[in-house]
Amino acid sequence: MATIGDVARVAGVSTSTVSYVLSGKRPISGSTRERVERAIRDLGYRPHAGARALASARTNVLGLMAPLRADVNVSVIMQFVTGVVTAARNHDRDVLLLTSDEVAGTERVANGSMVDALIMMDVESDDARIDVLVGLRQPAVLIGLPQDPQGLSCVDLDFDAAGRLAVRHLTALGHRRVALIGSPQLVLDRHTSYAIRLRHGFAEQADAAGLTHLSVPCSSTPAGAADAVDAVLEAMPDVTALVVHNEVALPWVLTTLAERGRRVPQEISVVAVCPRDVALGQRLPLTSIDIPGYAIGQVAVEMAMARLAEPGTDRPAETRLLTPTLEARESTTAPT
Amino acid sequence: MATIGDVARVAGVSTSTVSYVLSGKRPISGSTRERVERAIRDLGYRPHAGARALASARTNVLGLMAPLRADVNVSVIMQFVTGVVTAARNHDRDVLLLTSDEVAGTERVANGSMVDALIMMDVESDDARIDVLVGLRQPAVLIGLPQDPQGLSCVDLDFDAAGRLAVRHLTALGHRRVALIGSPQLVLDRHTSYAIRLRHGFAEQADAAGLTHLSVPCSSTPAGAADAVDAVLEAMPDVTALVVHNEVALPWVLTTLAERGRRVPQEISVVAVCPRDVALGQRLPLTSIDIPGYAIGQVAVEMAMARLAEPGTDRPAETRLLTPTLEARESTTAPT
DNA sequence: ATGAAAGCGCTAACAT
DNA sequence: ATGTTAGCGCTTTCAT
Repeated sequence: MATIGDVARVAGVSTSTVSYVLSGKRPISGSTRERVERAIRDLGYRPHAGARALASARTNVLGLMAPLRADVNVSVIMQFVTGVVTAARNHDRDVLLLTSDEVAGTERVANGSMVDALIMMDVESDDARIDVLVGLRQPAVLIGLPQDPQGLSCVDLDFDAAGRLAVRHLTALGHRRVALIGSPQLVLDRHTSYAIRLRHGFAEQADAAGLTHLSVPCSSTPAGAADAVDAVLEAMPDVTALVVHNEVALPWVLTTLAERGRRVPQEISVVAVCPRDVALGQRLPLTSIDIPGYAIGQVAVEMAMARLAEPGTDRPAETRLLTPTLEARESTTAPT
Repeated sequence: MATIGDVARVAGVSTSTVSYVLSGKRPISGSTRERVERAIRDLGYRPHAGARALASARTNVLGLMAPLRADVNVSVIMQFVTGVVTAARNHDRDVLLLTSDEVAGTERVANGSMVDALIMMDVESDDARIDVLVGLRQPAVLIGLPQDPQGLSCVDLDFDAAGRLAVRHLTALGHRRVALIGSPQLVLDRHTSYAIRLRHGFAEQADAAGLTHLSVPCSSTPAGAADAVDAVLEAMPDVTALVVHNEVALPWVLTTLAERGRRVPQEISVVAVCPRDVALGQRLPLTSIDIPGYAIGQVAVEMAMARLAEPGTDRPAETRLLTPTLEARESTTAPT
């Protein structure tokens, strides 16, 4: 592999000139720049990432801690990851993938100077991993909303607002008895914050509007979905609308409703909280509140880059909650 | 951050001794080793990855090119990735994630010496990216089976054998008229090799057994699944068994069958080719041939590590095809 | 069994 | 506008 020295020799300049041509950190005359760029092309020169990291204390790599258990929201996770990787590339960064349970990995990667910043997905309300991140010299961004961000930046969909938005949509249509089919109990037990926040917003708005309401967890299996539906129908036989916040169980919730003779939307309305393509991928295009995983991933990267750009600054961390939007489709209508 | 020099000073030894304690590349006396290890712990020392890469020409990072489009086999992809990351960690490697469409990324990462080896998922029969990989000094492993591996190592499930296995299972049960509901036309058009290989094995074995058979592509939407089922039922009204190789469409294939009044397995048997958990996650536990994504990811890493271990060696590349296994569950039975 | 020292390839002062 | 050079932190040969 050619080195910067080779390039310099071929171009007839010093190594620092080559370096500055590459970084643009000082003015270079047109002719020099041209010769250098030619030499680079001719030699197929690529700067050695390690050498660069050593000399500049920058790796151009972002660490991403993603939950790689295949059990939950696989498609959502994928969207987050895609958003992060794409945005990272737009900032000339690569992405190092860490499994999220591996707390030690964070320290290894950060203290070993492998990454410039860290992004952590799937944050729980009271997440032990946050303590680790706080102690690092690299900035970190959380996807999700812990109880105490400890000075870290956070980004997420405003699930609380999403819960309220779903109820408002149903209220506007005239519904008075609504139920939420939510995340698996396991996820709730983990204090995964989005699940709790959505449920909270749902209940709050339903109370405020004077609705009769109810929420049940729902495990991500056909049987779990059936159980959840049945639990709702038993506790609230005259329910007219459902909010479903569980993209895996969603299809089975719908088939169960069909089997129980409740047609959507004639006998029961359904609002899904899930990625848009999941809502559109069902038999009936569902009214839904999008979980914009791709966008959230992008924002996470921007926030990380912002912190990197202003190193000394003690600009306080910020929490960015993306405003949910509801798209009315064919699964909601006025109750009869 | 503490450096190796700090450790050496605190331990009262030279830097090289510290280095050798860390690498184990030469014998160290018990007492020295102890003092060094203490110093490392006390200082919270971590070797600087860049410095290490520069001095040793090793990064301890594996590059993984994964298709991050959210459209196909999301859960399968996730399993591959998980397998790769887990195995990589077992070999003390981290994983750098590349999006698969970014051919330039491969060269950037490889020539910039960011990775020791590359693993490429979702290989197509005639994949342009292979040419790039062949030109690199780092070893590369393909997940999938191109027409011409050009000397690269490959690993995949033996989809051809899987197609044959499915047919043999059905033949043994007494079925004589079978159909394959396969991958989306789009995937077939991309010459994605697994889709073609499975279809080939299916047809070959069906011919060999003298069965009446048929195969249709199937787009991964509810409507697509319905169309595929209807196409089969029209062309072969008396079909008694289906092989489904499309994990996304699978649930909709089943609901469509139900709607058309064909009960599984009484009126029609179904063999699914998909990850085990997908087969088990349906209403009825399906007879299935597992796509062992996790295992394949692991093997890919092992192969990469093997190449790294013996650098000079010109051991010819190998192709490892994992033998498919069929697990009989409740969706197949003898035809009536 | 241990140490001294020469790089690895690059960046960023410091010069001019 | 360009060149010189001192590190960055580690590995590894060469000595002892």
